[in-house]
Amino acid sequence: MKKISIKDIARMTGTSPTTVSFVLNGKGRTSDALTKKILATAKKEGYQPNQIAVSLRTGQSKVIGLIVENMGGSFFGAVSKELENEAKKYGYRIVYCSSENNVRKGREMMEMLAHQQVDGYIITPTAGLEKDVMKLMTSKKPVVLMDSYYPGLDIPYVLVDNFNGIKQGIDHLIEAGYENIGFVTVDLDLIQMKERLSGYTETLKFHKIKPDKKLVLTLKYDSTKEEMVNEISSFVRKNKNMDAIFFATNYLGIAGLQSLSNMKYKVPEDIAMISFDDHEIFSLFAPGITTIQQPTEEIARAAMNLLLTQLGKKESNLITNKIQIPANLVRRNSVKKAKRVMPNA
Amino acid sequence: MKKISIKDIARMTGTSPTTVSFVLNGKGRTSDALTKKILATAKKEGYQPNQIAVSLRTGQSKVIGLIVENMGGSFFGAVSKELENEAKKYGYRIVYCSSENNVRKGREMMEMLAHQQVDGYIITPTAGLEKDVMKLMTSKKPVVLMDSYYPGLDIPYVLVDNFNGIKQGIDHLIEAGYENIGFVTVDLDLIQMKERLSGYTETLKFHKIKPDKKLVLTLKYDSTKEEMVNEISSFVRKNKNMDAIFFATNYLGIAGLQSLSNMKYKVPEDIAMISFDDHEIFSLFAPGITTIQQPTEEIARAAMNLLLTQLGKKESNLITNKIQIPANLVRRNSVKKAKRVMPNA
DNA sequence: AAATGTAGGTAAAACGTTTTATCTGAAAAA
DNA sequence: TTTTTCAGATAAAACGTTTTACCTACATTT
Repeated sequence: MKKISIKDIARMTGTSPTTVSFVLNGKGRTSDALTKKILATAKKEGYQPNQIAVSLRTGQSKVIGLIVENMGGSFFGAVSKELENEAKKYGYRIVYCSSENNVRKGREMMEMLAHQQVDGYIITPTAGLEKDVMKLMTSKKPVVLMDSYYPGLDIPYVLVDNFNGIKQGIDHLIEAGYENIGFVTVDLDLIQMKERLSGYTETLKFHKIKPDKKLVLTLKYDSTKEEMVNEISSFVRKNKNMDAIFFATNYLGIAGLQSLSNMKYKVPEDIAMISFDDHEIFSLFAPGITTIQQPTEEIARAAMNLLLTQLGKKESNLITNKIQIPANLVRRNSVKKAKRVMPNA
Repeated sequence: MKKISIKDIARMTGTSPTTVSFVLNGKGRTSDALTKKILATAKKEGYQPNQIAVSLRTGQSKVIGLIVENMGGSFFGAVSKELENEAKKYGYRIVYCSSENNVRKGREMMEMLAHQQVDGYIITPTAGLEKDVMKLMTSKKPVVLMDSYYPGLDIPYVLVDNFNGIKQGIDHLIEAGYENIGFVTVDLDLIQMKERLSGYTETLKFHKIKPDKKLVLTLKYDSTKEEMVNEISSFVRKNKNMDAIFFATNYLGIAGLQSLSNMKYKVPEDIAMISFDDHEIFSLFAPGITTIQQPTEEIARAAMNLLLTQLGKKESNLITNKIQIPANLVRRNSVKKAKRVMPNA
């Protein structure tokens, strides 16, 4: 049983394909009688336009390509549903790919998407893909970067305000009386990691605390979990004066949690902690870890809006196409209430 | 700068589109000289076939639709990469959708995929979608169910061997000397949940233990986490004799973990536990929770093979298209070593 | 009565491929 | 020499739409 086409409808209603197409798309002029008749039979026969034929003719695939670092990751999980919903409102579908934080794979995915004639791209940038993305820009393909960006390149992006997110956390720690705050980060060459680090050092300076290099630990991205846990342990042991520790990503925070738990450190009694980027695990067990949460739905919505604007589907009320969205401080119990040591005590 | 088409290549090489197509697809007869020339210019110009035009002409979209319960879920995360890899080997792409365990949404997604002319479907079944899936079957569309199936309907599927997975866990507990084993499950109307429950009762019977209804707790699927945690707590408190507890899914296990931790129960000293379906959290903290792990990559690979076979892309060496894959018992430390109370002690 | 306008409708081209059927010219067979 | 064969190449149709340009018949204006 073949699928029913516009020609079939035309034959059944004794009209031409043109008229059917006009009626179905609300173009041209057609008498009320014919309009009704065509609409009725189309409905009765369950006519669905062949999207492929439409795409070929119109040059629009109505597909958006999303390239993300890792489809298993929590960022993707949080972001995908919102993207899908927004896209659907405007008749777009999404094709997902993962770059595995790997230049070759990322490039391959971009080619694949181009090949499949997607109308626009949402990409979480990997270092090394700058040129490929710029090629899209110069060929006028709509692109939005998400979760990171390429500094110096004029490409629309939307991400969390990393600097001020970290600042909120550090402020919170300092307010609570902590003074020797450690920072654990990772050696990924991504702008957001740099901004997080500078959020840390600048906020300390703002509070007249001199950043101490020994209190910063930079782990290798491709370390195993065990290696990370061990490195964090010896970092903590080496810095006896450290009374709080800030993790720059959630997987670092999780490794840290495990490390502290191995060493039988109590949080927050022995050491306070905050992690950037919330995760189910942080809310799960006593005492509950305070985090800087990314507003993922908002990020997704903003990214899709930016893209739809470029696609001409949506009026923009935005002046800029470079968006930073504030992060949320989620207070749990890994930071102790101020028990400030009074100077005259 | 328009994309280059087969006509362009024809013009450049002084041949016809037919010849170019033949050369590029290895069909027809073409002299070596022309072949080389065409291949060379195609490469030089970076020719990529317009997949949409190909699809329209051949009737093959080279796209596989995947409908999963929830794109944020861990099952999806684990399975997606493997599916993608396998699909790519045969030139297929994947479009992902989530049904949100919701009949209306699931149906909508299936329509959307049909509309987009996908060549085949991989679906994690939701109750209520039986008819829609059967409609696909009768219209000869390739379909594979994953992670569950519809009992009584002749639709290919691949999932973990739930019954024997549970059996392994119960055996393990009994071997270690536990006798009053509780079971926490959820009221989802899915065959795999029934099989897990019967795995529990049958294995107990096999060991001459009479299943006790009071030791089975069935939670509502749409409960909040808090409600689950509370229900589990009172369940544990009500059954003082219970020395081990088996959770039928990972989110139940996580709730249980939190519940036990709230009540200051020590695992495995106060109570032993096992959860079906592994999760990062279970490996993370002392003591480490023993789980029944689903071999997700294998499941994904098997499902894709089944589908590719139906698509005629792959020779099958399989007799059946209904596959159950053994689960793995991952021993951690939530089950204490046998300290069997000797009858004569 | 002739010219003009207009509502309602359609033929045909186009999108970029694949594939069938056919055409050409030269070599081989008669 | 004429016929057959066959390798090598291509014209044209088809996939299912959208859209341009045009046609018809009737009403209105001059």
